[in-house]
Amino acid sequence: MNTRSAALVPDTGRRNEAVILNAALEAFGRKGFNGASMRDVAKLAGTSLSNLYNYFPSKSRLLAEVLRHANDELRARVRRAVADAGDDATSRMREAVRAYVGFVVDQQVAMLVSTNEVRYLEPDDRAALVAERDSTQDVFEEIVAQGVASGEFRTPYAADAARAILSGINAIASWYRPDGRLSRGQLAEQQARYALALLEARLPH
Amino acid sequence: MNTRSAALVPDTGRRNEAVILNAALEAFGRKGFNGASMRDVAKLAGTSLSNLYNYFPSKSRLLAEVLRHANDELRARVRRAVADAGDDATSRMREAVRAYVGFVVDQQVAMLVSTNEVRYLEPDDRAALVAERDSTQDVFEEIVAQGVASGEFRTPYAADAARAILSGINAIASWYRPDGRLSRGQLAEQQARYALALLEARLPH
Amino acid sequence: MNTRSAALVPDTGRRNEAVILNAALEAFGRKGFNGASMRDVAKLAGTSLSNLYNYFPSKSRLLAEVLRHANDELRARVRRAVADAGDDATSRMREAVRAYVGFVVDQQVAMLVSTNEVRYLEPDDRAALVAERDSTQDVFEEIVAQGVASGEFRTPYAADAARAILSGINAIASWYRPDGRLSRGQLAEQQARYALALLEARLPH
Amino acid sequence: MNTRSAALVPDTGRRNEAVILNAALEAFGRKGFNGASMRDVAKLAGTSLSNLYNYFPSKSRLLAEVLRHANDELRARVRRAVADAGDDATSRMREAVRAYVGFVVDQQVAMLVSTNEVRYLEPDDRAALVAERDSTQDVFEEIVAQGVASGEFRTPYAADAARAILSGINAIASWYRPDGRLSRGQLAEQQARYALALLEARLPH
DNA sequence: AATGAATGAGTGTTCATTCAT
DNA sequence: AATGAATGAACACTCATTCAT
Repeated sequence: MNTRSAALVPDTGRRNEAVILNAALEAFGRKGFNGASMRDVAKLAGTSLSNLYNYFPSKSRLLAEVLRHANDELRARVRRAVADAGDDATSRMREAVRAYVGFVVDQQVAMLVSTNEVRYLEPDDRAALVAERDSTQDVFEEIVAQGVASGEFRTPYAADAARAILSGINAIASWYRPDGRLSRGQLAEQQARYALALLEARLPH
Repeated sequence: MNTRSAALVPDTGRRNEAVILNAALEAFGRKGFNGASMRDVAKLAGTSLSNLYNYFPSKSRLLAEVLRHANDELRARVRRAVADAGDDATSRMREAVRAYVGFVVDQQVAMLVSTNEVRYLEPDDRAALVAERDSTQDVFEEIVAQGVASGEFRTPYAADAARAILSGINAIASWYRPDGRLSRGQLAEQQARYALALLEARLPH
Repeated sequence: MNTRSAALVPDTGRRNEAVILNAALEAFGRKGFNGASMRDVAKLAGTSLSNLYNYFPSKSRLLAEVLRHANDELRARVRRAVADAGDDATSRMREAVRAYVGFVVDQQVAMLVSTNEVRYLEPDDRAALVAERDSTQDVFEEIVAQGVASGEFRTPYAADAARAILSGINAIASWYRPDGRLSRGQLAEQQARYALALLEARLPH
Repeated sequence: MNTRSAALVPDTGRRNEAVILNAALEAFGRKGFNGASMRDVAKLAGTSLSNLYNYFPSKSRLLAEVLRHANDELRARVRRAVADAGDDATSRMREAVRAYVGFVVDQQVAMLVSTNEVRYLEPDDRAALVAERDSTQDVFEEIVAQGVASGEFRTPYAADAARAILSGINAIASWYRPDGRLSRGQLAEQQARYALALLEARLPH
């Protein structure tokens, strides 16, 4: 292993499936979907090229499964965080951002692959993934709506604010280095503040 | 042509060079660098496969030239806008954002290719491009520094604010549709407000 | 099932063996020996790929067994018909042709596979099958010889006549449709007349 | 070259095209369409695998071209022979059969491939080839019709006679050996007699 | 500049067959 | 018998690039 982060797909039940999925994630992360070959994946997974096809019927489906796992985990983290947060929009937004940033940092490669390679999915798989991603974004949009209704957020551009916030956080995956200036927690705190400021929240300080 | 936007590379001097560059931009935009073939580029350029190599020595260098043109244009627009703006950080930031958003909208494909395919450049070309991109980001960072010094911006996270702002704007390329809810100008205005809010500017309204 | 005809291999004794043989016949019939895969056969047989090898040691041997069953049945039908016919060459030829045509119509796919795919057998199996086929042809050649000796047939090319007759009948498998212009019986009658005419039989009418 | 017969496709104009077509004919003849690989064809043609695709876009289209050449030549020979023959159906049939047999003997492999591998063509190519083949068979059917009308042929099964005759001749390709009992000319003569006998021609002797 | 022909390495995928259970 | 996992070789086809003209 050459990343400090835990594997995206845990080894529950069918072992090789998880091994292959993690290998695919790594390969797609390193070279992109079209740049990585099934031979690369097989090598990283420690199995033969043809055996891959006993688990996934095509390279494209393999990507789809990788991305599904990543988005499932991201959405679950965000929902859990929001459920555990206070009732006001400000704290809920803060916790949602923290959770999201945490995932981006923990699963940096998955996040990168998720944003860069979705376009190479087959139409059906892409639609499914986009829907899942939208449902994660919806969580943020609902918080924005709540905060605007309650007067906590004063931005006149509420409709697009969630997307703007998430765009910035997604991009973290493309520059974050674990040994950077800010710790994982500081980064999360910073992004939460950016988000609340962007929303023109009252007294975020 | 199937896009309303003007070609990225104008037809000056060596004619076919511009044709090929624009064809490459389109091909890389549609299928990604590794997904598009030199045959695709040749077909879009209306020339033969082998003739491509009379203009560019390799696929990778072709990408490098496409990206260089895109970033040159982006940087020029931003610098011009800042030069034409007022003296205070708030108006300079607003104009810089407007110009940047304008480029993303006008050259959506170029922006997409620029963010998604840089990684496939050869090390030297990539370094050059990153440097160029950083120099554009520097313009924003200087404005942030000016605003913080003057007391216009109160964000405690000034060091990363420029990057956060640009991340959000870059992402526009991945979802913008010319027939969307907001006009080009409204979008620019919205993004400027997001930026100033994120910077916790005084009275940005 | 999507053919009206009875299965070639009856379900006696080891049940799955017959199922597999009939599946193989269907697969080879649809796609040819090299075009059909063992996976195709397994799917049609409703069993697993690897289980095929508990019954037949190789794809080639599977083909050999299919063809053996087909030729056994064909030869048996022809011999029975000749045994049941009158003593003169003319009626024996007529009944032999009728029986042969009957088999081609009843087991059209088996006949097609038998003629088209023999070449893909291993040398030993091929030799065995050719021998069996020759022994069926011998029945016809003996009748021709009898008819020439008795003066019933006046063809000057007796040596090759049996093969010429059978070639025409074999080809029926490649164009026959159950809903065609001629009924099974009419077709048999027609072919019998062609055969006797070709032999320049006296008064075949 | 390892056959005595002249190449099916003559070397006019684009040289490599003819070389590849003849190589493909040989490969398909030896191993069947699905049994022969493009590498086999390339090896026989003395070129590289990938260069094949500069001439033919797919294996299937390569087969289509091979078969088209074969059927063109066959049809041309038959038509020429009929045009040069006398006016009565008997002599026209005799010459048509002679020409057809001549082609089968001269281009034995082409004939074999033509009958055995048509099924592997893409639907459109197959339809085109079947149409071409039918048009050759039509020549025979017209002669049969003429002979029946003129009273030369007395068969009561005129409608299917042409097909029966051609089936027998086609089959020659699967057993003919140049060093066999009958010479090329004798074989043609024999088949002509079979044909006229089958048609129950008056005094074909 | 411009082309068509050529190439060797590589692509995703399927193959017949074997193995462990 | 029966299965799912595994494998190495092969498949048709495409790749970026080069060469001769």
